[in-house]
Amino acid sequence: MFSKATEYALRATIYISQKSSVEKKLSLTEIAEAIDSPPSFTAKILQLLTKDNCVIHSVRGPNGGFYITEKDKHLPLKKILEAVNENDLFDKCILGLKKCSETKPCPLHFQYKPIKQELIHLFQTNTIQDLSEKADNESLFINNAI
Amino acid sequence: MFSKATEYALRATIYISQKSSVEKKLSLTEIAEAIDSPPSFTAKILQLLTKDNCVIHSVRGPNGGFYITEKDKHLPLKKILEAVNENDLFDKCILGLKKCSETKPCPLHFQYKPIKQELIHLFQTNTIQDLSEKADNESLFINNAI
DNA sequence: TTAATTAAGGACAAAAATACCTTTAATTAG
DNA sequence: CTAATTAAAGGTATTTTTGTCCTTAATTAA
Ligand code: FES
Ligand code: FES
Repeated sequence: MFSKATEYALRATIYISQKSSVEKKLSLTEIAEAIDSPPSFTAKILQLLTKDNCVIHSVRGPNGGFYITEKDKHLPLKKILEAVNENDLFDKCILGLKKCSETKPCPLHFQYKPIKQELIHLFQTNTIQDLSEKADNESLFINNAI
Repeated sequence: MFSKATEYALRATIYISQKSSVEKKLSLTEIAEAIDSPPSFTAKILQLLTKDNCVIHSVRGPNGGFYITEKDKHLPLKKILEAVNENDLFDKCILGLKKCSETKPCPLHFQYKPIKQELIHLFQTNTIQDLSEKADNESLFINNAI
């Protein structure tokens, strides 16, 4: 479904939302450990998420790290997909035609359309906070721990 | 969503189902042109689909080519995904955890689950024939023609 | 100011996916 | 049988994705 980059971006943002604040920033090392991802690659992805402060923030130096503001916790998950350039999933044809369109539909178009709509809905209505709260309250996981 | 290989496999099989019969086999060249795919790469994918005659059949030599039997047209699309080893989409965690499970669910698991079920349903209930008939009767496309 | 810490940024490496090409085997027509 | 045709099979090349490493910049504390 998603690329590794996107999966790490989603898991990392959820973790940052759970554990960080302006006063308590999280280091790359802590984040990568918490979400079971390769640290160096994760660094690149976090850079995308901090670009233009679009989703998360970062500070260098001692006690620096990554954090998210209360305001940004209300961003929809879709924002994360945009940040890592995987937003186009929702425009794509399931059979790989260059354009998914109503006027030149593929044989699966009309059956896939409602499913695609639900996927879009899922990523547009759920905020970062929704997921991190859920993960806090219920017994949910963002790593492969035993 | 799917890899290029899977997209080509689906489009190729639909085309073969539309145009071929035991008497009228289709050459690699014709198929690749019809579905807008790179011929050499398509050859590899068709090999996977002919392996053990799992979805389509092939004959070498003059007037040889690829075809599908009436019986095999009743196979579900899922069979094509299995042939190209992309069947695991339906077991995967949307956040990339190693196991998608009810006992160790990710924060999106319970919302993604019904969508995943609909996807599975789509590929299990639709047969190859269903799609090729639809493409015949309605105005549906399996290439990028203008 | 200096040393320590932490992310940013760029170059590089490995792996996987995609695509191509050449040779071989099967089949058919003449 | 021979030549032509077509897929099978294998190797190779290219591109994209994934992952690493090293240097630089920013920040902090002493
Ligand atoms: S044209 Fe294929 S999904 Fe819309
Ligand atoms: S555990 Fe993530 S989708 Fe099931």
